[in-house]
Amino acid sequence: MFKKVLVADDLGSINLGVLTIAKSLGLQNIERVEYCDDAYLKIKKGVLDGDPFDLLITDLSFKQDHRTQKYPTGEDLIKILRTENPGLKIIVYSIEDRLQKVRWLINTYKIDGYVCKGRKGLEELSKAVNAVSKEKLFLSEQVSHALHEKTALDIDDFDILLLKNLAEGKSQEEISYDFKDKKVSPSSLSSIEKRLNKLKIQFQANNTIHLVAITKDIGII
Amino acid sequence: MFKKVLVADDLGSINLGVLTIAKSLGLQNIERVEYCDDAYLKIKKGVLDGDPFDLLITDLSFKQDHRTQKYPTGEDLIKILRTENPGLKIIVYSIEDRLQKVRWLINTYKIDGYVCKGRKGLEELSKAVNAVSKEKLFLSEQVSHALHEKTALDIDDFDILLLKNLAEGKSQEEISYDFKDKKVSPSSLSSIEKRLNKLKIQFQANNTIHLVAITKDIGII
DNA sequence: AAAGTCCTTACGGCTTTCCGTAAACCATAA
DNA sequence: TTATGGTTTACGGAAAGCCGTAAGGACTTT
Repeated sequence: MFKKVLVADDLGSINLGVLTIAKSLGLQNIERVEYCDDAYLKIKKGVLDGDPFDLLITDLSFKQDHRTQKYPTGEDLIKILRTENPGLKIIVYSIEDRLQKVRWLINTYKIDGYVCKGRKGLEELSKAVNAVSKEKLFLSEQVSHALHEKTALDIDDFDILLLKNLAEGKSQEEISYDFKDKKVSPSSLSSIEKRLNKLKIQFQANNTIHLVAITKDIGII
Repeated sequence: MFKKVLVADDLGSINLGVLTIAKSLGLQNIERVEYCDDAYLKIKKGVLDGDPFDLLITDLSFKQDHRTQKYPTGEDLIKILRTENPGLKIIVYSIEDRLQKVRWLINTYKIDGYVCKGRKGLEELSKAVNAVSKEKLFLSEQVSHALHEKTALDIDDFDILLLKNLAEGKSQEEISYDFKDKKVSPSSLSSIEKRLNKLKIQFQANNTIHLVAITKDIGII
């Protein structure tokens, strides 16, 4: 079982529940933070002290407040930790239950577990900790088929950038100019049209409005 | 102070925190439910028994599961309660912090308090209960200016229907046919264009994609 | 009844997007 | 070097959307 666990969640009461369940699992050394930046610092400090954390349980969304953060979201935190601390186990504990998002996190960051907050959330979190301690991937019931679906989801950073620009109200021509300016490739109007077409097929969108609405819904932009 | 309080929230651990804070306020008679339908039934039963609840603290979003619900969201619950139990005080306790949404709830359903879940959520909830017991409206810090903003938000059901149709991928022409079919007025392509134009000005959107993205962001569709 | 206002509808010209075809470019392998 | 396959770019016609103008209808005011 894990020797040192960090819980990152900005909602006090949730945090409380997670700590309770963690203790009932026999985990002794548990710390909690309410900001991702604090989580990052604690984890770094653990490594420097020769007493590293071996499990992180984190939410995805953190409220913004007066404190400006280097890692405003759980995803930002996971991203940096995965490159700097590949050994650390990570369980995401979030309200988010969209398959695309879960699939994205697993494929991109190789997270070790994903538990949906909900009526059975704490139970499942308990199972997740057990599974992950045995090197097994754990997924909540409702997102368990995230990996089984055939949808490959081969969209890249360019696609996301493109979609975000559209959602901001730019025309395809403006985006083309912008991309040329910022040395983003491809940048021609034609390529942008082509890429949009691919995305529309992939997401079964009738038109560009629909496409942006869908991708906003599943949370990739 | 309140004699009988009902807390509706589907996340066990949140619920726990709310109960704790409620007890510390000296509230004795507190019940909790995880479904809006249960909340509705409990409130009805209280009235029938001659021992009605006088405060409801509820979340807005509830996870859907196998149980099919008549009132799937907190807003549905509030809507029905406001017509049937106008005396009941209602405090919304939600993660949602978009001003438009808060303003909508206050203007439409005359809720008595709105507290944002967050790092200071429980503290604010405590203040809210106190304020509401003195017949005062309470709003969390971060949404406190929801009512002061000049933005009048004069959008109606037609606008929302239109935006939803667009987000579903229909062309303006399709929507026009559809509206004629469903006897929605106005239904001409020209009127639809005009209304869209009005909305684009109102929300300062560059084009229709932008408009749909914005209105999705602020949660009105 | 006439005038005025607001809402709905119609229409035409213009821009943007859509979509298919084809050429240019580029890396790799024969 | 010459093929080859993939990606990027260019172009042109069709469709959809944008925007100003104006006509028609319903309703109120005088």
